[in-house]
Amino acid sequence: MEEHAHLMQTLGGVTLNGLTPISLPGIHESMEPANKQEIGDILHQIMAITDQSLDEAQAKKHGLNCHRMKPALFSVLCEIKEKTGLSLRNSQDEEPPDPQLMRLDNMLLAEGVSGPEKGGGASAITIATTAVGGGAENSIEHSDYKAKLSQIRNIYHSELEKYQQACEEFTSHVMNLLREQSRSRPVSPREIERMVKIIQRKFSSIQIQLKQSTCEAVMILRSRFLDARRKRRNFSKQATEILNEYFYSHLSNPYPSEEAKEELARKCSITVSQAKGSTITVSQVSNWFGNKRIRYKKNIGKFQEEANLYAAKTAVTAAQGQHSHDSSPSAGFQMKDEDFQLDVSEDKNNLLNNIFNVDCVCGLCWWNLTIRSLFVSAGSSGSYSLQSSGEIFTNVTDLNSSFLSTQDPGAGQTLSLNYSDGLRGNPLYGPHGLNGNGGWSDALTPSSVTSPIEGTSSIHSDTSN
DNA sequence: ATACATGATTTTGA
DNA sequence: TCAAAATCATGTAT
Repeated sequence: MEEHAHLMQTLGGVTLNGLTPISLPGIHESMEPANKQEIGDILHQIMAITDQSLDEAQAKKHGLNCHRMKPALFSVLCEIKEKTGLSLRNSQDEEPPDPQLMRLDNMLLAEGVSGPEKGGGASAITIATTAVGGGAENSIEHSDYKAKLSQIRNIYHSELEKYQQACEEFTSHVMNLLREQSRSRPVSPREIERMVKIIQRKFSSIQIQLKQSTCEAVMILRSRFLDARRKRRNFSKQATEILNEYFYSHLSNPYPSEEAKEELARKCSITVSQAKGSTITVSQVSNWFGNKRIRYKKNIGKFQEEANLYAAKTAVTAAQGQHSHDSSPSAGFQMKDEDFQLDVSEDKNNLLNNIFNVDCVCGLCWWNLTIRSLFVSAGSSGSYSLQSSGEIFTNVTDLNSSFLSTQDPGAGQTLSLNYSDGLRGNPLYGPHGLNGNGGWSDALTPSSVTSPIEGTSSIHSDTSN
């Protein structure tokens, strides 16, 4: 109590009126040495509080808090603090939002990780679907992707919640602490506010890290699931066999129609290992044929063995189904340059056989035909091309208009020539329909192949004799 | 580790 | 717009 009284006395001795602003540099100069000494005493006593017992300290604290000059003193001290700039070192008030954070936010929003929960990240799925060029064919991958993305989303949200909770807790703790301390030391509300900002800035770096990791995870997921090159898997042996069978049995015109592609895709996906959840799509069939054509053409020699193998296969199958002629339309093809549409019909066999001087075509005659075709290929033009037979087709039209139908009435010159079943499945136009210019044989290169796939296989085709 | 095979994508040309 | 050609990137066999 004595000390308290003394303190009060000395405080009074400083002659603070609480209203007079005190300029910091001048404060000491304008004071007499005695006053300086008193302030020194006060500060010393304040510092000594911690050395005293708790009860004593509390009592003194209470005394100080209740002092009528205390608010004035604290306001002055706060002002001094402000002016010293010590508390300003970390305050860049009204700073713009972190561009990095904004970028991450946008990205997460776009990926459907952040943003509204609705539909479990439906926006991301939409993006994923469109990114892939979407289709039901990728649904398996998509559902997997969806699951993984929602996993990331969940983790992100739970971490974000934890982060926010921790941030809030810590902020309120610090605020309480500072408020509490503001009773015993000069802490202005503004300073508290500033401190909160500092805390939030510190926490935001954690938030950036969290968002960054999430973005990385999404990117990895994306690249794993949506980058087709990454997910490349070789087709199953059976699928390759089916495709090869078709290829070599249509060597003269290895351009399956859309229907044929669908059929092949369907066939292949049956045999392809379904454990992997992989199905072969029409576009994959197209890719396969594109690759096959180019690679075959580039190195026929290399593929000769394979070609023989499939030719033999074809022959065997053909021999088996020799008498079961399929009446369904078969692989005709449209010819790019002349726009000739060739369809298959047994009836036209003889006609075409006459045209091409081919009277016996069967699977077992493959070698014979290969030699023959080579012979034909070695002709004057060095390439086998139906282009040079333009008048033949004209003649054909004249000869038998009954089975030559105009495929495209609008085009006028488009003819539909029913093409011998017997010509399919053999490399008459090969090796193989390839012309000397490196084209598959221009005449046989379709702009679009309109023929439907033949029944069970094209293999019966060699049974025309 | 390497070369080769192969499915997918991109570029090019008609 | 389509197919060829070139290229990429991964799978596989050695």
